[in-house]
Amino acid sequence: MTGMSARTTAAPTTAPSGAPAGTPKIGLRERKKIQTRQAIRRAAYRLFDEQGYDATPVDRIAEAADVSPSTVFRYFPTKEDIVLTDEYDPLIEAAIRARPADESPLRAIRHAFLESLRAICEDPQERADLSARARLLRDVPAVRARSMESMSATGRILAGVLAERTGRPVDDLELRIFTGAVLGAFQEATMHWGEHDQQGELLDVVERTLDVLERGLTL
Amino acid sequence: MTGMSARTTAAPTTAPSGAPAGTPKIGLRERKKIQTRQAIRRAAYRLFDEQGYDATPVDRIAEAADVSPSTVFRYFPTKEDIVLTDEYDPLIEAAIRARPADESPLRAIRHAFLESLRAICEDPQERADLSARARLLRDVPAVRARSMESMSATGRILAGVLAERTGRPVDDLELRIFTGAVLGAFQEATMHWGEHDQQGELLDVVERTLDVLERGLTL
DNA sequence: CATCTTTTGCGAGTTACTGTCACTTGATAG
DNA sequence: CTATCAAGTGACAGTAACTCGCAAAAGATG
Repeated sequence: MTGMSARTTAAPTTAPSGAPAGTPKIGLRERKKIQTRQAIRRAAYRLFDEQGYDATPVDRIAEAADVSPSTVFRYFPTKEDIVLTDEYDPLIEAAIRARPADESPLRAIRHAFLESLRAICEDPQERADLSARARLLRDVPAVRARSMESMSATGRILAGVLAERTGRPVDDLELRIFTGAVLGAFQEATMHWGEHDQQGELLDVVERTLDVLERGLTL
Repeated sequence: MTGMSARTTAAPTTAPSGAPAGTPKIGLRERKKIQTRQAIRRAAYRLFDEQGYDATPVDRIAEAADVSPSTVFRYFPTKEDIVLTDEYDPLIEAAIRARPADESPLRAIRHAFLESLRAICEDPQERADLSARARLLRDVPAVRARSMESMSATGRILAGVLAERTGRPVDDLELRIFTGAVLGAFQEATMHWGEHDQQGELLDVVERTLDVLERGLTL
């Protein structure tokens, strides 16, 4: 959500030299970069889990990932970003675009979010990360704070897609109010989920969130 | 919104010894505290305006306010809090409580917010602060980030009041989705206002925000 | 192999905090 | 008015998250 890229979880540690046809020629350099990024993130998640976020200096993460501290900062501009980096935004954007044009914005968002989330949850690794992230989001104020930037980035993307859909200008006040409401609702909902030990499926939470929104915010 | 207190702008620099009846006996100590707090905040706002937020170390603020750096941190736990501290939450809470019980949550919120905002804007000093804050919120990511904590504090208060009103438990998922949506909408709306040089009355922005919410988030 | 570019590590510096302790200053009882 | 107590303040030392510049290492390319 912060506009970084990360991939993988795919290749089983080492790619054989004779790359199969599908790979569009990816150099060793980029592969190493991805590997390093992943190593840092893994090390961080593990250490955060073991000894807590605040008690884990970046230096120690670097050590565990076997890179220098400066390298960590080269990959992640802030410590919080190690936690928050994901690449869901383009997924969601694509999913909304794929919805029929005559669908209402809220319905399109509902289906798009559900589909994206389902896709993400298929990968058990990704699912575990999601869970860990929710825990950190619950426990660490700094992470929570920084997550706001992520959210507003998502908001801009959402506004962009909806602008096309509705013919409104991207910076329309009403449009931004709309996206703000939707994302604010999600934020609180996932927070609630995290605070209650993640009981129940996140998918259900998404559904209930959109129920409230579509029902017109009547309590 | 962060749960701190601040007051004044009132007394014309020096309170005469024979305090008039109205004052409920306030010691010199507390008066000084308020004064110091105000001095720090004033100095900070001025310096931020002159040379920018990031370019103004806390030490310089302390210097300008004629206190030690440690004192600054005693009054404001973080640099961002110098900007974000306000005492609007209790105002809003009281305003909502004052609304008739049969009014819908959204209508109650509308009137409460409008009344509170009107009250705040009466004081020109307060109005200027609001404006400066909006500018910093627009320009400084760190401030924006920290404002999320404020918002979730406001959210908890809002949830508390609405729980009473609707008979729902305070931690009800639907209730939290509701408050999330409302505050998210406001956040984006005021952001929009700030990004567009604060043109138009903030009151109108509040109205339009609630229009969108009450209309049921149809775009 | 030689060269160019990207990535990495190192070291020094800045700044936002945190904690401790001694000192000052407003409140208060006699 | 003075002695005493509590609260607020400042100086100091320490930690950790960054930032910057530079030189060495490693992948890409002809």
